[in-house]
Amino acid sequence: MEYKPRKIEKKWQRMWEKTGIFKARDSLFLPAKRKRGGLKFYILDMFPYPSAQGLHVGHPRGYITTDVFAHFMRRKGFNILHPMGWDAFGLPTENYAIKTGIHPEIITKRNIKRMKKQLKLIGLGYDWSREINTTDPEYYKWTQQIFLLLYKMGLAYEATLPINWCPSCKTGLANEEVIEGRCERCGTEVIKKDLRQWVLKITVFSDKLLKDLDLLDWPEKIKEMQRNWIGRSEGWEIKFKVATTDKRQETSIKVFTTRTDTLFGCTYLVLAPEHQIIQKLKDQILNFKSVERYIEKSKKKTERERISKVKEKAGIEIKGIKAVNPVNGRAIPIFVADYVLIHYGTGAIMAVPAHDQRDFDFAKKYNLPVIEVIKPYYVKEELPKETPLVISDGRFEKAYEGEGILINSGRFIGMKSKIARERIGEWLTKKNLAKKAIYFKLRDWIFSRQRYWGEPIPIVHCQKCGIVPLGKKDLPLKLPRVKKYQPTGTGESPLAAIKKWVNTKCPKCKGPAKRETNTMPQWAGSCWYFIAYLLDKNKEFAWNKRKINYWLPVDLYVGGAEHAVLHLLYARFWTKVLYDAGLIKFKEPFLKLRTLGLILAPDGQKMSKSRGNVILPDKIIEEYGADAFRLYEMFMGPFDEAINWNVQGIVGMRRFLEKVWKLFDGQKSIVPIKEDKELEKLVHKTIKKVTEDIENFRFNTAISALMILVNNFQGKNYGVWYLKTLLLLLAPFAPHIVEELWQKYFVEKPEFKINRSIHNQPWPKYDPKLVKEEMITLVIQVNGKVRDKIEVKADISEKKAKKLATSREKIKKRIKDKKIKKVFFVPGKLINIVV
RNA sequence: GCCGCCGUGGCGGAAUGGAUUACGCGUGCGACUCAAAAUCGCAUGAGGGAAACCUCAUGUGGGUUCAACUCCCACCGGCGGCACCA
Repeated sequence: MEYKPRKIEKKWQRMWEKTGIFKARDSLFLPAKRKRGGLKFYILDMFPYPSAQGLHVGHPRGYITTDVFAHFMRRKGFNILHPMGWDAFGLPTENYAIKTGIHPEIITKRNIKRMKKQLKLIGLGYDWSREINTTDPEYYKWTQQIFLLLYKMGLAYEATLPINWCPSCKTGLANEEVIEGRCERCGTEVIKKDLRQWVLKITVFSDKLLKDLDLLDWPEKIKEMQRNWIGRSEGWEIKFKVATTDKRQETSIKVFTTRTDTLFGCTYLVLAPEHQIIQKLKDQILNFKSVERYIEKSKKKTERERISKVKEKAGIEIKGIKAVNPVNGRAIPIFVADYVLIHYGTGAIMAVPAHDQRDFDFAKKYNLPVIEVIKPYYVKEELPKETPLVISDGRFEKAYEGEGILINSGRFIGMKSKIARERIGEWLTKKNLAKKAIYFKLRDWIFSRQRYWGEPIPIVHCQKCGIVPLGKKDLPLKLPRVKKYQPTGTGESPLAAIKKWVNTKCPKCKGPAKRETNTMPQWAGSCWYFIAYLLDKNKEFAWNKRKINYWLPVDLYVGGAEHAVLHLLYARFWTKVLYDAGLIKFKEPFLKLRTLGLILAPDGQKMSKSRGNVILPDKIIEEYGADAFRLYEMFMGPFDEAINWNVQGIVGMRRFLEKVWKLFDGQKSIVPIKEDKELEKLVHKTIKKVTEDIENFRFNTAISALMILVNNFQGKNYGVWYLKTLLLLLAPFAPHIVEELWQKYFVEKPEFKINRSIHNQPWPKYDPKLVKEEMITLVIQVNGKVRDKIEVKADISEKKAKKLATSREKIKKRIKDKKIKKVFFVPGKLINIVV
């Protein structure tokens, strides 16, 4: 019989769905049953956005990975939860709605249908009974409920802030969504805009988000990216008194620095344009007009402009006031410059041009003194007791930012910079001029978007009561129907135009009120969706608690690395909130994370519609079958590395499956003929290899081991057990063909039952004794070069090996009259004779 | 600029201190066939040699070691992330 993949694949996909073989067993969370049922394993994919283009061959790489792993763990006796859903709010759908006038809900439904069909084609064993969709009111009522929880916990607040605004998408963006000053979605230059916003206090969790990374089995790279994003830095806050013409008005400027050791080299201060002291002291500032003009100018710059002029540091001196350097009492000038950021540290810095490149560039431009206070260690010259003051006269070309020995620093001269850092800090602390401080780069999360297709924020603004949250019974607050989805561009969402919806009653005083018209960002629904798979939609959250705490946290999470600081950080944040609220028992959502490499088009570029290089899985599967497709995606290379799709590659997989098919074909039943010791050993070794490779995500080498096994079956007498084992090992990768062969040759009755499926057979075990080789090829080296090989017993002793080696003709020739200096023997591997 | 990762045949890759090139693709030759496809078998890093065999090859240069794709240093090239964060 011919191997016709599409025929058997359709058949088994239907059968598995009918019998529900891949459904997770919730009943096991009941303690009595848990004992019998084995341990749980929650394996999760980053759920896709249902786009109109559907899936290309790159998308399923992760889904196949989790599917292989889920199969493997199920066979090892774990109770598996492997669900799938749709992260469906977002701009592409909304933009399509604007173009066509079709409601986003309809577009979403259509896209989901299409993509679900594609996923099913691949034969992925999802528990579809738990499918979720973030745009379903029954789903987002929970998202809204969690928002209300955040509000009640004081973690959501309203603020009018200069935010990142994308003029093309006509919406505000989170800090994380701005890439090199451009919008993450459309690449338009982001500008600053003052807008009333909902903001989430993610910064409250800075420390926890940083520390708990240590608990996670995540790729070091992703952890490092989050660490950098959170950006903890330890230093000191130092008070600089301000000398003004008005002696009565005493004030000071606080700066944050990690380099207290360079304080003696501080020759001026720089304030961010937004620093409030400028307004406070405006009467004292002689050139306030020009200062104000500078501030206005820098406000109008786009992020992009600020970044593109990184090297050009410009500012303006504030005349009429001076700061006092606390270590030496020297009066120093104060500047305003937009290279100092208001939202980091104190919004003011002390400038040490000799030891900070940015300060150096600035000082050079404005001809400010450069005082050297750190000498690199390698300068071994004796330091005189009183170092003369060194003021730059253009001899410096670059700031020295490294560690060293202090000079020009009063009583700290000669001290190592690392130690001086602490000593100077402590000294000023005693004088009440400094204190230890920790700052984070992480900023609060701007949570509102001025668009239609997102979760409505369940808040009303009452003239009398102010901000009033909706009650649970008012949820879900559904999106109203609108005629036009166009963003207004005025900073209000299209919802603002729906008077009927906007005008409402205050839940508190029943007086007239207006609804919040901003919606939540794309990331809201995905912040908690791993919990959503466990919710019984008609029940309270608390009712689902046991289920949640049985299954969560997620044991293995697989997806793209592009979410390193967006989704993965936000989801961790919400988890910590829910934990603090006592609703869940885990502090981290994803214990183990593995990130995928992209599958690129054959031309090495990202697949995209605009490049016209998209390859669809549908066609590939139609031609070669889902099993060959799955095998190829796993075999292409290490799963975390980017790889080009190669049309030729899949041919080999199909050939391999044909070979497997032919091992069985034409036989009425599989009859053992003769046991083959060598083959039996190889089977055991293959079990070991495939098991270990799957455990370590080395799917490509697992498949190559199976190919080697099949190649060794060719033309040999094989026993029943060998063939059974082959199918059992191949099952996670090519689930359809193995089910077909299993049912046909190893199951008596034709009627299909779950427990007869190959996917419910225990994972094979190997005999450690048979994995060991009795005979090995001993490599004989002379001076580290291979000169001969001999077949010997694996446990051969050094003495014997040496005797044997030196008796070989080839070796004799090599060592002839030379003296043997030393012999290195690696048991079971090689012997190296050094002459 | 800073941080991280990666450079191995014609191609995807394997081997992370012990035989470089497993497995797959491609290519060549052979078998089967009237012929072709499919399939099966053999070969396939480069150079030299009639052959046994020899020499050289894991981005480049150096080092450690009996032994380096693997560890260390410098450089070159590519990819990803961050980017005025004091």
